[in-house]
Amino acid sequence: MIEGKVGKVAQKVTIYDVAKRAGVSKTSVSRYLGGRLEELAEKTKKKIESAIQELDYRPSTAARGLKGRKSYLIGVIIADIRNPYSTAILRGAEEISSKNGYSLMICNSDNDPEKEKNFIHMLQSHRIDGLIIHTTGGNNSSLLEMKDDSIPVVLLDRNIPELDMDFVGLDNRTAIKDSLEFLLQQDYQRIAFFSEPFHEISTRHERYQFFQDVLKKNNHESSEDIYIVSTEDSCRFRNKLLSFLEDAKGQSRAIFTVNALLMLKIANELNTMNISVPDELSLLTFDNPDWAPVVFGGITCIEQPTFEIGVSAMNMVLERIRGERTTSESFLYKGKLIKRNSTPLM
Amino acid sequence: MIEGKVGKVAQKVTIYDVAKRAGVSKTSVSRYLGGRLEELAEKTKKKIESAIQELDYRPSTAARGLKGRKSYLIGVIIADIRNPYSTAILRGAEEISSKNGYSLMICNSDNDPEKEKNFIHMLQSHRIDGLIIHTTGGNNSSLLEMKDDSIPVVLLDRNIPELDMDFVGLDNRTAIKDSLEFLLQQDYQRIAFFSEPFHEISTRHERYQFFQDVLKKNNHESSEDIYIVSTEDSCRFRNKLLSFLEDAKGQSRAIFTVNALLMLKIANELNTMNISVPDELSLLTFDNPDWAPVVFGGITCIEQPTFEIGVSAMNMVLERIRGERTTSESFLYKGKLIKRNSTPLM
DNA sequence: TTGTAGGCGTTATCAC
DNA sequence: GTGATAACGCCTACAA
Repeated sequence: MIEGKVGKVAQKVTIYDVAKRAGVSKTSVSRYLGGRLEELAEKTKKKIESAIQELDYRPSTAARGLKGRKSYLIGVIIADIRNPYSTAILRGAEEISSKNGYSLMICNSDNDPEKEKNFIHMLQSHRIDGLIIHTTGGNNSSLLEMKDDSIPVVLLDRNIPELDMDFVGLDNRTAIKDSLEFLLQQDYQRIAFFSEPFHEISTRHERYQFFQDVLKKNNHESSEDIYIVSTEDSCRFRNKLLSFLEDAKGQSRAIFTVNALLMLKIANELNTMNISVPDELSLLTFDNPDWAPVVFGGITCIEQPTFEIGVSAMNMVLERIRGERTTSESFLYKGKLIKRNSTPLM
Repeated sequence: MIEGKVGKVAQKVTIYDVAKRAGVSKTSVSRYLGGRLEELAEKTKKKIESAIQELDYRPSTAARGLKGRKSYLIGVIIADIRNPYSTAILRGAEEISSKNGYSLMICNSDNDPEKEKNFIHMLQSHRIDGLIIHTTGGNNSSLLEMKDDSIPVVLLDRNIPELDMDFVGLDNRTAIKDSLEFLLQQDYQRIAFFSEPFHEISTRHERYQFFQDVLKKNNHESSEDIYIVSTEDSCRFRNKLLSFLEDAKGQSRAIFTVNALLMLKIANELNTMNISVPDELSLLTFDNPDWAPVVFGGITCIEQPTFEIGVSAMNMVLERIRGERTTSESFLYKGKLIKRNSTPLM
């Protein structure tokens, strides 16, 4: 701790304080901060350097951004922070953003369009330089507004084609095809599709559609085994699950879920119902959370390259910010089927 | 979309634009924004209101903060965003902050003091109004610096008494006592304590200490069954686990872990080793992640009121910001032992 | 190589 | 009730 910074409430240090202490003008300090060292005499540089050290000075990002009309902030709105998918994305995105001098404003919409809208507005007030959003699909106009303000928006996992925005997600068609065909090869008589209500969530619509397509193509009888369940109401949820199990009693059967959170809920129920996996029932889910290898001796998963998706999304935002690209782009990653105990080979 | 806002790059709307459109001065608009409606004529209010609507105006938080020396930003640094503990905390904290007009800057240190330090600096540059930190314990001087700048800091889960800062966490003493005594009642001959390396992480030190205390008090033989393992090196990790299992072969045995992530790693290994829980080994862990009821038919847990802890931490920050409190305060929540299949009653 | 002046979007102060 | 005007902390001309 240095003199002038002793005791309480040393009024926050500004560029002016640094200039004064170094015996130079604010401009010179600003040049130093901006890394324009060529324009500075060696001696001046040194003086500024030590003044900054001594005062523990940190330039105000907000003030800096005010003039330059940049916030160095990138918003990330995710649908459910409890989903391991989300946290993996965040880690990927953070890695890239911090390397490029940007900080994240992470928001969790809890899949609620209203919350999502509030976050968008909040982020606009903070003048974010870009946005990555795992959207509920219920705020298209707000997103378009950002686009009109020429703030780069990248849609994550859930696409909205009519918005014509950058998109990073999974190749659901191939993922469904590979995994479902794998199940079909095992000759399950009944394969149930479980999803939470679709709402405006494109991923769920897509996965359902592709699921049906593959079934039809293979003339499989399960096209009625579709269960759209809300996990909020655990009673109804249990009943729907039971209804499938009853209906397919005595047949070889499998459950396919659109995400891992849902699978975990189902696992929970199966556990209390004392249904043994895979003896009585097989399981396959999207995502590969860290508990997947353990539950029921391992649950078969469609793994997504989540970290890379986060990296990719952030890179797309940065490209746009730098003006390196002006037309929207879509990037689909391939999923990877990881076979485990919950779907034994026949 | 309204005239004057059509097309591309409608230069970002400012308070000046609103004033012009409403035919009043910036000052009046500012009064409106600040909610000082008494000072405004009904008619003026109306004009401003519609101008704001029509222009889709959102005041710049940064500019506002510049003048008011407030950022309306609260930093949250967590140690590992993949830990369900963290996400629960975040949800609690967010609920309170947004209700009070603050936004979060969430950072994930990955338990790396270096990253943590960078985040602290970054947050200082953004002039956060307060900080909640699940600290690695390796940045005391940076935290003190914030304190000197009179920025409220609340320590989460991991305390550092010499910093004399606000703290919210778990009553580890009672939690360990209750859970370990429960195990002792079941007459396990060997109870192993598994933790990741302590480093400067107070929680781990504490839990270890209390664990030993209870063992000693009960004259139990397990005081040597301490395993400090890094999950990075899965080979050594496996060996340490094996070493305990070998060592305690034929005896009734249990494993106690300091957090759920570690327990999951262990569960993974047990799975591949084909060790049956609870027949051959019992398990008990801190935290109660959503997979806990499912793995091995249910793992016994010490549940923490995570959401409430997040709420509490944020409330403490806000109190400080409002100047309602000036002396540091500690708040210890009680854990709750949830008994499941992994620790059957004898 | 350095410094002065003005402006970024907002609020606070002080007149009218 | 209302409106100039001067900050806030920084950066960018432009000048010296």
